[in-house]
Formats: sequence, C-alpha cells, structure tokens
Amino acid sequence: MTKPLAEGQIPKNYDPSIVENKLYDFWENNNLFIPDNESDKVPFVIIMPPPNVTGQLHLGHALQATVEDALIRHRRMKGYEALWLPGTDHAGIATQMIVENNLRSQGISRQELGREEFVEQVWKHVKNTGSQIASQHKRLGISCDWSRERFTLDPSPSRAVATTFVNLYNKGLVYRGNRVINWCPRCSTALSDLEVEYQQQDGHLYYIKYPIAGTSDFITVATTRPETMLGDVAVAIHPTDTRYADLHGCSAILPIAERNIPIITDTSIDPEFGTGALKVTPAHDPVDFEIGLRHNLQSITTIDQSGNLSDDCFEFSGMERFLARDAIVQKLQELGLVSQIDNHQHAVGHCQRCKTVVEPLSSTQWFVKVGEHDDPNSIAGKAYRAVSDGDIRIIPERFTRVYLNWLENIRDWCVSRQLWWGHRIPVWYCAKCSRENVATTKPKVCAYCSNSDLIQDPDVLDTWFSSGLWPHSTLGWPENSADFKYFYPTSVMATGYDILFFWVARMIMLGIENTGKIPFHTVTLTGLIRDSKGVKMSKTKGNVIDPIESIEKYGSDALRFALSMGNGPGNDLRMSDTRLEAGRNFANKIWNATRFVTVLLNENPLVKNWESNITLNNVTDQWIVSRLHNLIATVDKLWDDLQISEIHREVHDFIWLEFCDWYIELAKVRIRNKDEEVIKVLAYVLESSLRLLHPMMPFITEEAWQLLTGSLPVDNDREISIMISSYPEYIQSFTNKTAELELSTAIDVITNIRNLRAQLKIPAGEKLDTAISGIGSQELTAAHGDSIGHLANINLLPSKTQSSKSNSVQFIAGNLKLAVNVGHSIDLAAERKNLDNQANDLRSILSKTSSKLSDSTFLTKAPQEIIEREQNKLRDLSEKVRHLEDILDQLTDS
RNA sequence: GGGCGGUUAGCUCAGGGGUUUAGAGCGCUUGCUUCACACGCAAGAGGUCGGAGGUUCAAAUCCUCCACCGCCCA
Repeated sequence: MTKPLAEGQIPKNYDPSIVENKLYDFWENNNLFIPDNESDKVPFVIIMPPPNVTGQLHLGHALQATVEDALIRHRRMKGYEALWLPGTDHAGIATQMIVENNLRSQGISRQELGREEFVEQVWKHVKNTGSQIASQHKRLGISCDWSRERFTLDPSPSRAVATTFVNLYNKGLVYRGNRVINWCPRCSTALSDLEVEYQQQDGHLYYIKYPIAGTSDFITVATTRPETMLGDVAVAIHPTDTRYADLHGCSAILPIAERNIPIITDTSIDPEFGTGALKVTPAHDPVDFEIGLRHNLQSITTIDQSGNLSDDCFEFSGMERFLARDAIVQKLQELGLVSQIDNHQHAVGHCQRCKTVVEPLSSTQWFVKVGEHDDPNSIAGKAYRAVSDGDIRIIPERFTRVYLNWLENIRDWCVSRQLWWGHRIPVWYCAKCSRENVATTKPKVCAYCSNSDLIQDPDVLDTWFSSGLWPHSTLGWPENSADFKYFYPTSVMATGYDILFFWVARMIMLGIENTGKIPFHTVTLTGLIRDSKGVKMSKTKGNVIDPIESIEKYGSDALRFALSMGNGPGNDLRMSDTRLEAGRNFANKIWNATRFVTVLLNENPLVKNWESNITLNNVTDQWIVSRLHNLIATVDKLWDDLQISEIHREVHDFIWLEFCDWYIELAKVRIRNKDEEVIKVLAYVLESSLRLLHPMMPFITEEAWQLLTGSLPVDNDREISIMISSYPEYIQSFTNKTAELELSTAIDVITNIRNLRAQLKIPAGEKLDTAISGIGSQELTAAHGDSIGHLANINLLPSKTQSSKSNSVQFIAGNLKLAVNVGHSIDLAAERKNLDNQANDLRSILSKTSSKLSDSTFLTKAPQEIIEREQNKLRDLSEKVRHLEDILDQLTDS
C-alpha cells in the first residue's frame, strides 16, 4: 500500500502519529485479526483478561496486552490459527459503587430508586463508558478479534453462569449455609476471604476479669475486640493448661450482661496468647464460630450489618462499633474488671474495595464447596493436580508453589453478594413451602409444592464467579459451539500475579469442573508497574503514567519497548520517560536503516529480485547472514519459554549493534564500488529482522516492511501485511563459523585503530599508514582491506613494510600484529607500559587456563567440548602474548 | 508465625554451573553536524556479581547460614 519512494521523499524521522492509526485500520479492514474456526491449522488461543467495563486503560493492561499480542502475532506468523479474544467485566462492587456515588452527589440513594431503576442506571453508565477501554486498547495496536468481543453480562456468558450454578448445586457443590463471613458495613455485602486485605495496626490487648460463678474469683480473658463481649457465650481454655485445671466444668458470669457462660476446654486455644483464656463469640469471629459448632454453643449477634451494636446491648445499643469499644472498656473499668491494657499490633481486615474495616459476621450465604486439595475428586483437588502434575505450567515457575500452597489452605468460597449489579443467583424460594428451586430460568411453579408464588434470591454472584468461566463461557459454552469445539482448551493465559488466586485459580477450578479439561496449558504472570522511583502508581499519589499519553508522545511501539525490554516475567517494572525515549529511538533507528536500504533499492533497479535470490559469495555477507540465523535459533528457543523480554533484547542488539553499526557501515564501502550483491543482502537481512521483531513492535515493522517490499516487483503471492507473512526459519547451512571469526578480527582491527586515534587525538580525516602481520593477515587484507581502510581511515601497507619504530604504535588485534605510523615520535616508555599491562593481564588468564589443562581431574571429568574450548583459548592467548612480547622486544631494541 | 523473591556498573535491570577476559539501557568523559539516523556516530571510564561457609575438575550461577530490602498468606 505504501508506494516506493525515491530519495528525499522519506522523512528523516519516524512519526508514529501519522502511521499507527492508518495501519490499524488497514489490519482491521482486511480482517487480519479474525481466525477461522473451520481451519485445518492448529489453533493458538489467548483469552484477554477482561478489564472493568468502566475502566480506563492503565500500564498494567498495556503490559499484559504487549505480552499477549507478541505471543499471538508470533504464533500467527508461525502458521497457527490464532485467536485472541477480548472482553470486559461488569466488576460488581466497583461499578455499583461508581453509580451509587454519582447518585449520591445528586442526593439520591439506590434504595430510593429501587432495584430495577438502579440497575437501569448502571446499564446506562456502562453503555457510555463500555467501549472506551477497547478503543484505548486499539491504540496499542493489539491484534485481537473484536468481532468476538464479550461482556460478562452478555446473554451467552450469563447463561454459562446460571448453568454452572445449577450444575454445581445439583452435584452438591454449591450450598446455602450460615457461617461467619467477612462483612463490609460500608458496601453492605459479604466478601470472600480474598477480598479482605490485612493491615498491621496498632491496637490494644485488653485483659478483662470475668467473675467465676459461685466464687469471688475471676478468670481473666485477653481480647483485642472488647466490643464483641456482649455476644460471648463461653470462655475457652486449653484442656492441659494447669493454671485453669480447677475451673473445668465451672461457669463465668459475663459482665454487664450478667449472663452465665460455661468455661469450656478446646485444643485450638493457644495457652501462650494473652492469659490463655479466650472469650468465645461465635457470631463475630470465624475461629470462635468453629469452637461454637464443636461445643454446640448458641450464637448471639451483637453487631448489625451497619457496624453498630444491636438492639439488645443495653446502653450501648445503636452505638458505632469502635465507639462502643471505648464505651464498654470504660464501663468495665468502672466495674473494676479491667486488669491491664497492653499495646498490641495485630492484622486488621479491610474491604479491598472501600478500605472499611471488615466485620466478621455470622450470616446466611451461598458457598462453593471447593473441598480438600488432596481429594482428587474435589474442585480444589483437580485444580491442584492440574498444576502439580504439570498439565498447566506457570511462568515464572516459583509461582507454582505459591499457587499450590494457597490451594492447600483453601476454604469454601462465599459467592453471594448483597449487590444489585451482577448475575442474580438463579434460585427461587417458594413463598408457601419456602424450599429452594434452582434453575437457569424462573420455574413456573415450585417443584415441591406446585405453588406459583416464587421469589428469586435477591443476591448476585461474586464477579470472580463469572470471570472464572471466562475461557469457556466466551467461546460459547454451555453450547457445543463451533468456537468452543475448535478453540477450547485455550493456550496461554497472561495476567498479573496479583490475581493468581482471584482469577487464575478460579478459572482452573471452574474450567475443569465445567468442561473436564484444563482451560489453558500455560500461565505467564506479569509484574506490577511502578513509577521511576519504584513506588506503586496510584491516582491519589499522582504518579500515574497514562499509556495513551505515552503513545501520543513516543508512539505505541516505544511504549511496548519500554514495557517489554529488560523485564522478566513476574517481575515488577519501573516505568520512566527514559525507557520510552529508548523505545522511540530504536523505532527511529529501524526507520532510518529502512530508509537507507529502500533508497538504495530504488536507485539500483537491477537488484529488484533480492527477495528470492542472494548468492553469499562475500565473507561479510556470509557473516551477517550467519549472525542472523544464529539469532533466529536463539529466538526460537526463547519463544518456547515465552521469554519475550529476551527476544526483544536479542533482536534489538542484532539490528542496532551488528546490522546498523557494522554491516551497513561495511556495506557502504562496497556500494561505492558498485557491488550490487550487498544491496540484496542488506534488504534480505533487514526484511528478516523486521519479521523477527514484528510481534514486539508491530507498527514500525509493518511500516518499514511495506516500504521495503514496495520496491519489489508486483507479486500476487506476497502477503499484504508483515503480520501474516511467515516468521523467519532457522537454516543451519547459513551459519558460518569461519566468516564469523574473520569478521570479528576485522572489527577488532578497526576498533583498535579508532581507539588509538582517539587516544592520540589524531583527527579523523588524517590517513595513517598501517602494517598488518601475523597468520592470516594477507587473507584478511585481501578480503577486507578496503573496508578496514575506509572505516579506520588508514592505508594498508604490505606486511613487510615496516615504518620507523619511533613513529609507529604497535598493538595486537585478534591474532594479528599491527603497526600504525602516527606521523610523529611516540612516548616509548608509555607504550611499553601499556603493552606490558596488557601482556600481564593476558598472562594471568593464560596461566589459569594452562593450569586447568594440566589438571588431570579436569581432563578426565570435564566434557570434551569444554576441554577443546580451553585448548583453543590457550592457543589464542599464547599467540597474543607472543605478539605482545615481540613488540616489546623491538621497542627495547630501538 | 508460614512462604516467596531481591541484593550484579552512578541509576534501572538482564544473565542463572564451563560459550564471560561479567552484559544492556540510561547517565558520565572525550571527539564528531562523516553523503540512513544528533531520536545519531566513534572512542572510553566504571563491577573482587550483599557477607561467610560448603558442593564441584569448574560457582555471579547450586546448597547452608547471616544481613538488609520487598511481596504474598495467616
């Protein structure tokens, strides 16, 4: 689509802003992101972690998208049928809170509005914001299939949610029960264990004396939460605690309430903590709840859902829980029942969403019975085995243990939420017999008593319940759709390590439960993005970098570069303008290399067949092509391990440090000599490099590729886009060790002469006479004399010509000896010292190497390959040292 | 309390038993507007790979302990 351009028509600087939108439209309009579910190719599938439907794109999304797009583009080029399916999440609490806050600012509560009207308001809000994040994602250039985009509340995923609930219910894996759950008084809903964040806080440990019934003695309990004491139903001690042995079977009198409560023994009590006597409040503590069950104790709720003390709490009724804490302590002090108050640090649970202190509360909720990790038939057990047996691989590997450890301690999952926004629980209670009717759609009559008055459970399901189905619900399950049949199980899940439990574990659990298959074979985890100082980005701190702003300033490829280079999987990343600049500069480098080669192609119409026809007679060409194919081999291995950062770095280094810095510079000399073969090789290597890099930096590579291939004759077989061209294949016969060695020597010679020039402050324009000697020097001169002459700006003299020693600096490069006439007397003493130091360094390595080679254990135990390597090193070093000693001898003679 | 990670150049980080005589980006020093690119080119300085032991023919890399920093879980 880009017309071939002549010299001067290609701008000097790459401008992403005029390229990116154009190319994205080009890809989309040609349907290049849409795979075929009837293909006979092998599918490769990534399901995008669905961002919140109300959200804005942040760098975390951008990082994940960069990784996923690289994987999907690579596999697409490798010939897989690649599907990347995007979507959004309704994000229950978060979205409901946003709309509630909006309403509140208008002085309206959701209760005033009523459920139906409120939900309609949320939909309205979601319809306004819902497409934002998708269009922001598009700015990144990601190649996902927008025609398959899903929203968790769409009919199909919703059907999957209801079907799953019903199936689990019928298998006895979802149940309704009364348990202590985490209650957020601010959000007025139950939370799962995972939605509670624990923070270390300074608090107090209160020692309270409970009178022992029928005596004048006391038993002192220690508690951090005295406000729950009115709900105490027992005092528990460890059965073997000798301090309290005589109290077994006694009872205590609960102060204020003046209620008799038994003193019980339970092995879960830690005698070391506090006084070893624990007040038992089953309604307000999960551990106490378990004790209550074991001892058949009643449960007295004394804190209500708003976080206030309930009606039967004497003068404390209706008091806010933390005010009540002080008031109760004061009252107890007045009664003389507080023996001690210690400062005490303890972990306090907070609502993940609104940071309110969570209240443990006994309540009737729906739970998923996950079972034990070591039961192969339980939900947790299957999810455990999928990873421990290696069916699912987690990258980086260390998170495998984190995952397994979590499953080992997992408890049943509270899935009901007292919200209005989400998937409503598909349960209808009969108004007459009050039994549960569980079905995907509302039953006409009660299945048990045929009464038609049915009331649906008011609660909705945890958002993560629907997210847990995402890899199969997006593909059409429970229908056996064409997509589900062809694309499931999916291939790779790339997401942040912070939602390993929330999401990844749940997808594995529910995926296996619903489909009998693992949802993906590989999980790759991304780290957190921090600011340049390592501080977590947050709106309140004002240190957030907006990816869209970064794209506008530096380009999308630059942002991707900044996100992927030098960042291993699962590691946190510090983002900064410097990184973005480095990315922009690299894109510009590619642009200019392409510009250089394209102009050459257009000026030399006879080389138009470069694509299919290179001969590689020249050693320099053999060298760069060998380097290219070594790179392809390296990169192939790295793709297997999803080491995108390393791939990016390898390709970057090749393009910049080998292709641009050396091959192009060497080529210029030959171009002046009207060598046309070099132009073909330039084009071939550059074109291959662009394809290698395309998955990481899609825009610049596409633009450059179009420019480059625009110079080729029209060929109907050629793909219209780099993104559907094939990824370069490694061809071993293109590697050439001899050529690589020869070029490394030539480069070493040039670098050394330039170095000398810089040190002696000899102007670049001044040509220096240089003699090269040593084994292979004539071949080197014959093959590369021109290049070396130009790049180092020297006259190469026949090796026998020796310029006068006093004017000539001698040194070694590779295995060769060089003498450069600098045109004036040199500081012989300084030269000698310099060479001496160099010789000594080499001698010390040499002696290490030779002692290694004379060590019989090394010779017997080390692999042959290593021994040979050491022998080569010895030979090489001896040669170098010999040359240095030669030079030193001559300097001494003169 | 249990678990995991980090500590490598001034800064940010790769590398993860022999390929290394330890790399990159940024920064720094010196010299360049050289006909692809100053978003650039050339040359250079800069590290006993946190400390101490151990395993091994061979350790920045594996093991143990210690120190500091961070994260997760309870």
